Amino acid sequence: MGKLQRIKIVEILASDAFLSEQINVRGWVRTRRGNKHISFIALNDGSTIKNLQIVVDIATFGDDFLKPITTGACVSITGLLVASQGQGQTVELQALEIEIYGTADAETYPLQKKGHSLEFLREIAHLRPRTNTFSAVLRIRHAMAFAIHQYFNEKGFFYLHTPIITGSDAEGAGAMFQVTTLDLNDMPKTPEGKVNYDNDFFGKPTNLTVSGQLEGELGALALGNIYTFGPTFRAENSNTPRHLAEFWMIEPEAAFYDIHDNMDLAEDFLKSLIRYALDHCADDLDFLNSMWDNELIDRLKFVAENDFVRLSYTEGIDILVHSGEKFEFPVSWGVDLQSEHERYLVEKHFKKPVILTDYPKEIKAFYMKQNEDGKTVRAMDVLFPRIGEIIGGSQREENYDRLLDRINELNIPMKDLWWYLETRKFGTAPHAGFGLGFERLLLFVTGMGNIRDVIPFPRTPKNAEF
RNA sequence: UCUUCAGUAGCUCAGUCGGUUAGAGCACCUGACUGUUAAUCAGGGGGUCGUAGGUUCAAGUCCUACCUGAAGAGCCA
Repeated sequence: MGKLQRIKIVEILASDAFLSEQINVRGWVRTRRGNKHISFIALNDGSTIKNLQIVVDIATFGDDFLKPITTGACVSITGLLVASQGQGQTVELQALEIEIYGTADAETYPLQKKGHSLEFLREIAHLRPRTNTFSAVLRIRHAMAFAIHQYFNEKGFFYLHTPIITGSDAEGAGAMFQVTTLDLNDMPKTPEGKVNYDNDFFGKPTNLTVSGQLEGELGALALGNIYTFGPTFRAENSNTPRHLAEFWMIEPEAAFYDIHDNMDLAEDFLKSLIRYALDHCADDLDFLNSMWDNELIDRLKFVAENDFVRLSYTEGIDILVHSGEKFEFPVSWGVDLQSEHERYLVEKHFKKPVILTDYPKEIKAFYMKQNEDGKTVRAMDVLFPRIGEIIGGSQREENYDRLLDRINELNIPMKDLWWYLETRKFGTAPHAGFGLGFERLLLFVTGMGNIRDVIPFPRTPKNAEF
């Protein structure tokens, strides 16, 4: 005994292969209860939301030995797997040998058997993965990351690693975190009194990336189809349940795709991921559905099974103008859509995901392909219920002259973008792509209400404790 | 960053019109119970009322500033 290989609880519950066998399990105690003769331990090892019930005969082990086995303690237990005599579980482990790896003093261990508020759990982010909710979210997060790689791999998209430290801020996607090795208390200055970056690590100002898209386009114009999946940083002072300063983004980019191919890809991609979650994370989704959001699974199935609505910005404005709805921000052609407008279209008018296309060029980025009308660009935003914009993308402007004109119109510093422009100078091609915020996807798939609860270590203004 | 709400025991909260010793449930500790399911039952300990000022005979309660958290907005993914 004691030399048995550890079996994960998810495997034990998956079949009856271990019934009547002597096995070893290791994990963390959720609760221990019972009377002076018998003790029941609910053990969780993180492999599944489900616990394994351990039955302990107190006479065999002694009260003093069992006393430190409290909520949060880590134990290794060897025993005999038998059909359960009690209700609530099919099998249970009759303990023959118990080793305590680590105790968790009941007076100071912050996690209790009872539920905690998500706000409190954020303050103990180092321990919250041990709760049912966060272990479920983190398993789903893993499954979605895996499904994303699998989806693109099967479609022939290559995983391209774009840089995390960049020398350009040309995309203008938001405020950036500067990266420097200069001494902030003694910055070298030029004769004009500005910071002299000549002796900084890269010899020029650098920042953490806000998007891998521009580099992704370089990859697509060589490999055909690529995607990125990596960390992204925004130094915006955003305090909302939908924003993080550090988040993960997926950005596919495909040569020879127009905006319609791009929409097809985005819709199929999202539906595939949701279907993957329904097929592979059923236990965790059931838990989240019952604990936090009892419409979650219905909503996921609905999105996976129904077509997204596709309409132009102009048509969307028309619907909003004639809606009879009183909006805080008035609607007219040319204005950027506010949250309330997007929510009206998605949640009230269509009641399903919406893809809006062909926005006015003034409210979209410089690289988007201009339409023949001279007013709009081939942009596409995928709007989801509850979370708003989950995907933003476009067909890119592949014409060198038109792209350069737009860059000059917007006064974007050219010197940072010479390499990007050369893709249009040499062997340019029509292409398109989009960006998906990974945590926004997880908000939708898990039903969690706050983006800080779908990433293990959230980075938000004034918060980088863990 | 703006607006609103909140901060009282380890957690979740109550605390009336400003008035005697600040309460409850859960958690924790002690005890009871021969199969429990967030076990149950009985008892016990536990408080700088976010911080700093101010008003008042008297402040958890009213005022000011600040800190922290949340929701909505902006920005966006």
